[in-house]
Amino acid sequence: MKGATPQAYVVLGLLMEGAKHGYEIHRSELLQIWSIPMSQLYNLLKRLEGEGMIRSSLMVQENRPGKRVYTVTEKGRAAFLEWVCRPSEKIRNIRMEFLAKLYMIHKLHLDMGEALVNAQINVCVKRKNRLSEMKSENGESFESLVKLYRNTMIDATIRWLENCRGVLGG
Amino acid sequence: MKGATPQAYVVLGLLMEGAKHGYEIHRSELLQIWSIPMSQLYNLLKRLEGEGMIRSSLMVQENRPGKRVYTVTEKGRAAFLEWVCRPSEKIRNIRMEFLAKLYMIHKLHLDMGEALVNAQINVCVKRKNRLSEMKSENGESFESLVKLYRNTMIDATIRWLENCRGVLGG
DNA sequence: GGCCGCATGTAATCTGTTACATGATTCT
DNA sequence: AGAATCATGTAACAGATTACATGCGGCC
Repeated sequence: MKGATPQAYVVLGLLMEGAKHGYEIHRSELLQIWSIPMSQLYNLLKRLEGEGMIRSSLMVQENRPGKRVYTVTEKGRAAFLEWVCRPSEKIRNIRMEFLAKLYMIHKLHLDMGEALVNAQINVCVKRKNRLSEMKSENGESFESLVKLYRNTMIDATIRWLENCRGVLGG
Repeated sequence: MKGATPQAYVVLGLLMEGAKHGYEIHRSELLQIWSIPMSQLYNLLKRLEGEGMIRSSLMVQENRPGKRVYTVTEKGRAAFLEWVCRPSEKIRNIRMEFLAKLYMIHKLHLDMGEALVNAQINVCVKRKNRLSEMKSENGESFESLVKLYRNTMIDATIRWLENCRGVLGG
């Protein structure tokens, strides 16, 4: 569960709203957007159960096949909370990972939204400073394009994060 | 070879400069930046040979272990050229994929650089237009942050691409 | 009768990553 | 003598993706 994808944590977060079965989890907005096939979700659930993050129990229903209902364990809850308040170290992960964190914070009415945004801004500013410290080697046009790309993206990300702060904190 | 990672195509491109052995390929600037372990590269080379993209022959050396020298096949050359002139459909791939294409075009002194940049700008502008056509559902603050994120990133990307055009074409 | 929604899974494959294993030469 | 560079590979594992397989109930 060290470098796991956001999906795993989102599943844990969804289960923090209450017990759910696989099909129900799959209908969640985020997982729909990421268009994860059912079978992949069932694989993920099996893995999470193997890691002790969630527990399942079979609910027998009349006239229907049994549902396997999942609940999050203490370990899973801790892993989720640790994940959700930590900013992404890799800027390229912001798209999936950071947005997923914001989404979960929003959905579960948690109160670390502003702190997370600020922490993420810090990460980006540090990255930006490290970038500008690198000497430019101006002769190579390709090198300078790469550097310009990174700078452009980091600036845009920071601007967007500041906007987030406005929306969440205002 | 349909959805292959840029690494595979970069290897093909490097071999278009001339025959190389694994260790030599690994020292290439781009693969160093991506910090691909040797063993992974050897796995990749085996896969590419299995797909008929490259061919290898063993060169016996005195006093040293033999080198396995790779050459690109016609099929590999075609796959590379088809890849290198096509813009990335997914904006998030621009970082790795598009930059790799620019790098290879630069390194091999190919002449489709400007056309590629223009094609990529077209893709981005289309994406931007599709985004602004989506109705905003303004009530949800989270939804609007996601939309703002996409818009910010696309705008930044387009600005950077226009800069590329200036550098390459001017 | 056929399709859709509900509901669950197994199996295979691909790919990326890490760890392991080997061995010569050259530089300090 | 020990470290770095040259040089090659196999094996194992984790995770993502796809394909395959099943079955009921209700609607049109």
